[in-house]
Amino acid sequence: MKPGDHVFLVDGSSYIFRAYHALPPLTRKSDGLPIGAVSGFCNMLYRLLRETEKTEIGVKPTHIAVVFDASAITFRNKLYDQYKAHRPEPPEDLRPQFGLIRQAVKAFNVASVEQLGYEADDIIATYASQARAAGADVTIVSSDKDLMQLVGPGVVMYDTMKEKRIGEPEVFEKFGVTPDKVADVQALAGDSVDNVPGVPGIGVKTAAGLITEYGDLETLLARAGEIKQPKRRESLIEHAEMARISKTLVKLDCAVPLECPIDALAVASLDGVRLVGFLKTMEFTTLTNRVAAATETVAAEVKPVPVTIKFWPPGADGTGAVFAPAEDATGAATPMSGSSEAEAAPRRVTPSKTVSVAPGDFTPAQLVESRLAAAKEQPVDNTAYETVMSLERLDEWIAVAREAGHVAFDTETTSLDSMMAEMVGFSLAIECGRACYVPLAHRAGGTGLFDDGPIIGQIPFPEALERLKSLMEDESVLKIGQNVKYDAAIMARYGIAVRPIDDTMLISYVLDAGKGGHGMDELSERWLGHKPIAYKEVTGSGKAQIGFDRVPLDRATAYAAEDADVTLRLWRVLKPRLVASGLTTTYETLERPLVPVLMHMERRGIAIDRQILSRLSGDFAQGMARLEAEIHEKAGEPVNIGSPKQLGDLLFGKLGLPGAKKTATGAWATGADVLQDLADQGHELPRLILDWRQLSKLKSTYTDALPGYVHPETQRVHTSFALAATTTGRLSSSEPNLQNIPVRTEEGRKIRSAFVATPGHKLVSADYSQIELRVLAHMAEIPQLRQAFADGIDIHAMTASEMFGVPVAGMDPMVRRRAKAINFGIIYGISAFGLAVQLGIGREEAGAYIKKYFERFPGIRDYMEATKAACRRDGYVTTVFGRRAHYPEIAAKNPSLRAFNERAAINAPIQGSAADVIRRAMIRMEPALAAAKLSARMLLQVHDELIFEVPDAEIEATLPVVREVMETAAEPAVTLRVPLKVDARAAHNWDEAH
DNA sequence: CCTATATCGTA
DNA sequence: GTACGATATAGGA
Repeated sequence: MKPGDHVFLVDGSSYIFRAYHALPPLTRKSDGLPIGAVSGFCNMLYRLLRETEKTEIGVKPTHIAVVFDASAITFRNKLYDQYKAHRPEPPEDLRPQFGLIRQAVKAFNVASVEQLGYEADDIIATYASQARAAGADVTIVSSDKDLMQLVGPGVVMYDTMKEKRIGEPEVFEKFGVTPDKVADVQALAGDSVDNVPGVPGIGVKTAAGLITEYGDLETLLARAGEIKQPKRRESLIEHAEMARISKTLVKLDCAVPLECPIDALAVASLDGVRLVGFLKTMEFTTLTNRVAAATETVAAEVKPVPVTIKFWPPGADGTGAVFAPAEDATGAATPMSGSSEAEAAPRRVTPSKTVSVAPGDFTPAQLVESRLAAAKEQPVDNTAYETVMSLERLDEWIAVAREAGHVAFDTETTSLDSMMAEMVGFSLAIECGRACYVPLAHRAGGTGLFDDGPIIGQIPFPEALERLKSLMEDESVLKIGQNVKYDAAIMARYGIAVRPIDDTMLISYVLDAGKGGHGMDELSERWLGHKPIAYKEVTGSGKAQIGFDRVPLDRATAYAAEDADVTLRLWRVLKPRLVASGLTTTYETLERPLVPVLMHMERRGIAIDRQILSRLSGDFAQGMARLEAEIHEKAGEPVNIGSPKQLGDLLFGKLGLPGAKKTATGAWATGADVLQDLADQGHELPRLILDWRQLSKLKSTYTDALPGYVHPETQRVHTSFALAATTTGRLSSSEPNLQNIPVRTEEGRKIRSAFVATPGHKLVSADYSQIELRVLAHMAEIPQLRQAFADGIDIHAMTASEMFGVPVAGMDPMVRRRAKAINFGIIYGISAFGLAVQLGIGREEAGAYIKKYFERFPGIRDYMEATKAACRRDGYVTTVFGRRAHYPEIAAKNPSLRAFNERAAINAPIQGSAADVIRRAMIRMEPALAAAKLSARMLLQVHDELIFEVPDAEIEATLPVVREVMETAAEPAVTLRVPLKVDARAAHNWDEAH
């Protein structure tokens, strides 16, 4: 580096985002791979190398580097944890382009620089400073205002898109101060994009005035008392410390310990074959020809080079998409930073043998086939994994993950409960068979209470956590997990926000709901033909079970790394199936975004009043004891009322009561329906037993059990929502199940009243009115139903009026009740038998009702027949949003099994579409509340109801927002032919809010 | 100690 | 008639 040299420093990361938004979307012709940003970048870089002398800059570079952000966390996050906290995830079609642009830089034979823990801006600042010290000139290729503080003698910026030079006058125009004071102005004004706080009430204009008047930030803060405007004076005094922190955030670091020396940035000649090969792969025809001409390369003789594509473009339906190979030998052999090959080579984890395929060779379906074949071909070997015991090795694994652009991971903990579990270690997998386990908190020895302390040689927890965080929060690396909600919840407790993500469990769920479970072991056996080590095999079970922190490292590595390896393999098989099946949009709009939403809900939990529950337990116990005594007296012998077997023997054996039925296994049936019949005939014992059962149920399942779920630290109850448990798309709730809290009886509602808002808050319950019937009215296009919903008429009364020809006004409640039962029956895939049981009438009468109903609403019968036919044809049925539910036994020989599948197939699109609607509402709720500056927190979902905790002062403002989001949740994907109606109420407890 | 069954709470 | 999960009992290992 010497005077007269000219260093070009390209701000790669900001260019990517700017190009993406500024340029029209562009996809590769042969397969739809998004390449708009790559194209813009290549054209720019070529012009920089070849044509800058024709621009305002007037010179060609002697040295050039493209600088990227390597990680989401830097010293600035330690200083201020909110720094860049509100960055949205990059758009789906931009993500694969990060990696491609890095590969483009190398194809241009230009240094690509990025360093862990440093922002691109700081690296640029350091190079600029070194270049100036050596007497060279600097052009920073960026329009980012954060870099403008570097402008000065010998340093200019260049905006390639506007082809505009940014020198001191331009900086002054923007900030009202000279470049050396820009950081002071930014410190005062703050920055919403980077989430730099600044001083409230002070914008760029005011800040520039103040800095001009007082000279610099410190002087201003010292003399803030002299400011005349009272508001401004107080704000400055109060927020002086925030201003100082902001200054540190915006001030660029010129002393980054550079891994790639500045002299290594010297411009090298273009390798025509290499560059043309890359450009041909990208199918940039014009640029390919220009480069070929300039480098005297015969383009026709150059083969396209394989490139690494981090993950697939979504493709709305996937039908037309074709893919380049997901990986190849060059991807792993290409250095990622400007550091030398010699230094980079030994750090690399050796790639396994991979096949190189030219782009365009695969259709999605063929890709699925080849992936399936490959999955069976390369067996899982769980003895070949690495146990990572040094920070150096961990860094190497992370570097390889960054290069690959995706990594499968798994977290090992002390508990299955994500609110309690401590992280014990984590595993990573980068390609099939190439996985490691990083133990962090394993303890030696110990079958008893005492152990021999931590195993020595493990990486210290804080250091490992820092590295893990940088990888997990790296926007350009896709994190692949199995049931990511669990791992993300654990990591959230360690201050790590995992994103972007893919979840193999959810991919499987979208593809194969109804075809079996979606647990990892099951998927592995199904798709890979491999049975992974069972958790119990390494930890034992029952009394002898040990925590994962006591599992010896070799066993732990085999188990944990295998999980990551299997997850990666599953992803490679399942992810292309999404595109091939046209389900990418379903996955990306209804499943994946719900992961953080549910994680937040689970972590918030809900408060319960333990005093209420404890009092109820006492009341119920008393009632049970009283009933028990009476039952034993009437029975004439002691009987375990909780034992259906003993009850059956007593009632139908010893006492010989009439109406005995048998269960599927031949035992006496003693269900509530049977006992109710007997009670209605005047028998006392069944009545007493029913009462006892109710109390027993409420006590054991709710009042006794719920306090045991109160978390010791949060003092709240944290349920777990399962995303992939149902065939229809509904969520489920467990440990504890908060979706079946009693509401129908007065006694039961007392339990609901124990769910309370925290002081100063209320619970808000917002529920969809008749959502399933509305969905049915939409799908089957029933004119009377649509009209009734449009007019806000009582839907069951309308049904009764249509069927029985009676006016709605003054209707007999029994008539309405019958119509209501029929409406529910329709949703459940009605049968004469079921309706008869429900209404306590004969099969013939029930059949006549159904016939009558279909006469009045022929569209419903058409819908049902069409749904069954579609299910027989496709094996699945579809919701209005495209979710599928499979019923493989729809054509079973066994008539009752077949009928059951038909009813389920009729119900699934109705229940599932409603489930999709509320999922969409939940996904939009957090941003909608944030946009309205409301602090309401979503706590629970109960299928058609959402429960929030809202500060007292915000109730009025929150209700309309919640209602609006829920009522418009179907839009714009689907325009329902009926309106959705939401009722919302606030109260101190759940009973009163509902 | 583990699993199947019956029962019953919710939408 | 659909979709779930929790509990207690009972029986086999």
